[in-house]
Amino acid sequence: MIQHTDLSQPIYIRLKEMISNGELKQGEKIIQEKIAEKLGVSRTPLMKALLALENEYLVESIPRRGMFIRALDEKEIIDIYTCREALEGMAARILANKKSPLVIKKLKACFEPFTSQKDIDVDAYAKADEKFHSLLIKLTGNAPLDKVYFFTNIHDKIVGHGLVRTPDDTLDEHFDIINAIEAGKADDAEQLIRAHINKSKELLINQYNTKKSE
Amino acid sequence: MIQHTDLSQPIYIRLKEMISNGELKQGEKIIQEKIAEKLGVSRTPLMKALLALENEYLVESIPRRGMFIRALDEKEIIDIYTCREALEGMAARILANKKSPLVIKKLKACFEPFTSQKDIDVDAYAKADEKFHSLLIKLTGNAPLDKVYFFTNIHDKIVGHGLVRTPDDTLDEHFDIINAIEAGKADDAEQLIRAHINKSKELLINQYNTKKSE
DNA sequence: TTATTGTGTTTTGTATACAAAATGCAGTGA
DNA sequence: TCACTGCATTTTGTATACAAAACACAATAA
Repeated sequence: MIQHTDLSQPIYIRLKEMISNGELKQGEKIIQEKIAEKLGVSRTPLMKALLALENEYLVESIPRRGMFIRALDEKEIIDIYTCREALEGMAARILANKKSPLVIKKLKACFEPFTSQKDIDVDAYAKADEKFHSLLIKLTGNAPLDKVYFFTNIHDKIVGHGLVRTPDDTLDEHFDIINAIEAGKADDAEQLIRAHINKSKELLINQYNTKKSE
Repeated sequence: MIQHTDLSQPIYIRLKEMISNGELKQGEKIIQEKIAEKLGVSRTPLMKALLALENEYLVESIPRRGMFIRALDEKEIIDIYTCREALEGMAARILANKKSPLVIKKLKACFEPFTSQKDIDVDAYAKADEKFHSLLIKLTGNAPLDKVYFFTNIHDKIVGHGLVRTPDDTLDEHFDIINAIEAGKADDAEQLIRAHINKSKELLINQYNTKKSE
């Protein structure tokens, strides 16, 4: 039973699924042999997948004691937003200085389906939102930036609170950002996207505080 | 011959050495068995170390074809400076808002040995510089920021052009940054450190261009 | 009761074995 | 000459075996 390209990749994807849907719970110890058996593979490619997850901060390894599903607390989620603020701000600045019509076109394309709609499909908008933010990074052509951004992104995907704010709230902000980039206003573009992300962060902080004081 | 804690860690360190001192050349294919034999270990812990290096962008894996030492070109080095600009800028902002005397004390301590000196020991200064920049990140207490910064840092260490500019050129800039943080001027602190990193980046770009036109 | 030791079990870390893909190269045909 | 085919070799990806560390828990001593 060998099919050969790279077993660890589907395992990696499957493990992520298992983390996000709760099959593997936060803080849970991963008993390699059990998971390996469950997935019908050996420990070797499983280990490869686990190491990839460790490098994404989703799994924590304590030598000789085992690997554990990491528990992501609210502080960490908020800290990630701070990183995103810095990275996406820089990306917006780079793109504004680039003045590439193709870039503008691609960014606008994310949200054009929603401009004429009254009642916006929230799921579709969430996808567009994610696309927009990752596109912003990719279009800079700065590979290390993309690599680094990946880490901030992954947690959101796993934790899964895709949209912090409503489309009503954010659609105009998105276009303001794109317009600033199109106009080549680098400072404005950076400030706008940072404010945009910061607003969501503040909202999360509030949610966190009210939850605590309940 | 088993000593058990984690063999892959010393292997990982050794491999980094081999990359930075040229024992393993850029673009070279890593033949697992050969390296394993050379280091006196088996492929299993070697693979673990290689995967860690892959996640640090120092090694590239092409499935079924092998793992290769990545070649870092000048563009990538410059792009990393852009990332650092964003991340350290944000760190300076956070610290300025924190107003912690302990933070200021630690930052100042990096460069205090050099204030009274006439002829600065360049190696010692390079170490202090590195310490300062990574401390700046660590003191924010933002773990994801630290994680992400790690990637931007590593290449510099490997490529090894530790100091781009002379101590003469940068010592005052460092203190200006620290002073702005101490004064709680978040905008200033962010701007100053970004300008600081940007200057080095510009210098690198110039070096790159002159080299090309030779 | 609580601490502690000892023993059996589980689980990790490493080495090794083996199948399939990739590679290299000689031999053939154009 | 060059391109192609087929076979031997190398190298990867995966499974498995095994030693040592971690763990669980009962028996013992205080």
